[in-house]
Amino acid sequence: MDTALADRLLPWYREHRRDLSFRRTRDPYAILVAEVLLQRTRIASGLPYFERFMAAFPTVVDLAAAPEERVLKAWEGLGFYGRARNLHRAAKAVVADHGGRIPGTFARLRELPGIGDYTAGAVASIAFGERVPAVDGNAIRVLARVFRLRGDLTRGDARRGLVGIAADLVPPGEPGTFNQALMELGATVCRPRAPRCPECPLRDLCGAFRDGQPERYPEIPPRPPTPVIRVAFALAQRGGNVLLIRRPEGGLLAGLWALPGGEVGGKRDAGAVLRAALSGLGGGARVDGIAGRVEHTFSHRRWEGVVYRVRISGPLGSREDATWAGPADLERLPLVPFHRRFLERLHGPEEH
DNA sequence: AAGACGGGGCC
DNA sequence: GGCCCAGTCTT
Repeated sequence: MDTALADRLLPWYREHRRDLSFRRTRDPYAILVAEVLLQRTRIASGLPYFERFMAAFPTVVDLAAAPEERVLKAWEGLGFYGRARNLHRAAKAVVADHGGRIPGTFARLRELPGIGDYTAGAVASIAFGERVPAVDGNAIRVLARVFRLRGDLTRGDARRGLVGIAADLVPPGEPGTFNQALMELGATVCRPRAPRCPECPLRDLCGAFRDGQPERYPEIPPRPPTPVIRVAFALAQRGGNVLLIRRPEGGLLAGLWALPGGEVGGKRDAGAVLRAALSGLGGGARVDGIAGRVEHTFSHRRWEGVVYRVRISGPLGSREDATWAGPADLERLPLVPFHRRFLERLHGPEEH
């Protein structure tokens, strides 16, 4: 074990740690919720969701008993919705298999859905004091710079080597504090760009600082260009209601309610896409004009397309994944965020 | 080992 | 407009 980093990091952390709400609790459930919610998510973005989520589901028993619709609704707008569904499943497993107590070891936490190496390490160390590392993107960056580690540290042997180094650095006394300190340093001092090396408690240990090139680390593999996907959606209105379809369990935006439609491509033109999306809905649908356009950039793709006004005759038939949603329903249903914004603009002050 | 999976903030 | 973020799961 090497405590040189911990010896510098822990005093620095006691002085400079930010006062964040999820750090004020010792409740393992709250810590677990925070860690899942912050996966690949900036703290500033996730914090309001953490407050609302804990107010809506104060205990793991409350979460396990909640309908999935409420859980997804609490997650609406945050992204990576599989996290919400997995967290819900994890809560059910905790109630069913662990007597309603969050498992207290890395190995048991790791078995829960949606809990990987990072989250299991974070909860085990922070909530239960187990001496295990928690290597997130911040820790990767700090350790890459201190030890001048090359290669893509998010996967493969490079990843395993890094986790081994991190494990060796965790002090037995307060592993959770050390892990948080490492992440805090990465977030506030050892930043991706323009790191504040003069303020860093590790600078005399840091290989990248010694070289004068901290921003060279970690290496980020190049990514292919963002593809543009053509899409077509249907806006069908009846009275004050809008036709929504619940997206399938797997894949993109799983389980959220959306305008009917999808990707245009290959031999499927917009008309074919809309017919497929609206199949089985009443007596027929015909396009009645254009309601607006969609432009939405995901992390690695861009959706561009048209929202068509569509007239539907007859009832919805037997499709349980379709509903005419009124204003009250829109407050209750978890909705694809950019479709929600589209609908809000539609009824906004700039009505054309 | 490689892709899929969101969204917002920042340069 | 591209990069990055308190990662995990599937294939």
